[in-house]
Amino acid sequence: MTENPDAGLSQFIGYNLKRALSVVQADLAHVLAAFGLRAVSYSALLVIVRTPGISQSDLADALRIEKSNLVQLIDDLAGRGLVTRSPVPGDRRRHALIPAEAGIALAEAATRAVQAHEDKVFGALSLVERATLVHLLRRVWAMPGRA
Amino acid sequence: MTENPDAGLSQFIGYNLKRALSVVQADLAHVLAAFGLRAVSYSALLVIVRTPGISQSDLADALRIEKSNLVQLIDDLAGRGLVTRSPVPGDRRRHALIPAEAGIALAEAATRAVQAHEDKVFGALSLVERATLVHLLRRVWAMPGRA
DNA sequence: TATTGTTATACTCTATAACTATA
DNA sequence: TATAGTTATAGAGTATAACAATA
Repeated sequence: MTENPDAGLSQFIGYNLKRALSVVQADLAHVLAAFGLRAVSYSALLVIVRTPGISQSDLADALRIEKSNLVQLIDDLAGRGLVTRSPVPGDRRRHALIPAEAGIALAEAATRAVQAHEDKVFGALSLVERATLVHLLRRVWAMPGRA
Repeated sequence: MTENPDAGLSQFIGYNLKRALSVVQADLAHVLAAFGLRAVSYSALLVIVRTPGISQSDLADALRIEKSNLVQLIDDLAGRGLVTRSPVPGDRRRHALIPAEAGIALAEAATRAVQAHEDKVFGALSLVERATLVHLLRRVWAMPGRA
């Protein structure tokens, strides 16, 4: 009997991808919870901080989520004073998402924690190996023939 | 304005992991649907074929899912004549999961399709690069300090 | 007609608790 | 007391459809 009886599942690249992501996501969730954030709300906050004035629709596209699922998320960030919905001159349908000072500060602190998290979970890999990993992964998701 | 406005999210290894897995899972789901299988039921069937007589508890451990969530899955495989639950002499609590001929045949056909799927979705990478990717990923999930 | 934000809803996946029969 | 299989249920996370206001 082997120590890890996966019956050959680990021969598949996708299996290894899934197991690695599972480890990473579990640790990331733990790290971000200390900031009152989930992975998706951290991503949303970071995009808003780095793209001030973005609309909810454009943010949903950037995050590859449905715009309907952004509403409560933004409600939460706005309710905590991290971002504001402000009117867009010339288009009264849109709300420009503006980061508040507290949102910028939280995004910066959380980003430092996320970087420490990545240093930890990818600590078995050298910096060169991490760059190689990113390069290989990006070529998979950015492969020609995909939107 | 850049073409992919991710606001720097792609600097994170985890982001690239998630996007790559998302692409892989979407294609895998489509491929396996032709066999009436989901990713988890394919994995279960493959483990049963390669580990005849395994119990549901041990299978759940191997797949890293809850045993309660295996019941309906095995009901489905058994109902389709792919596997059978057979009594274990000496322990009447356990059911040995035995692959039927049809299950072995389906697992073999599905495995060929999954290999073709991996050749397709990882087609941007050479064989050496795919081996490198697997090696890097395995070191992440098998990193010392994790169960 | 199309789009933005919103609400409500449904669906999938997963986790937990409790039960039975056995050990 | 503990374990295997089972049932029921609850909670995430995500997807879809429809609506009002606006373009």
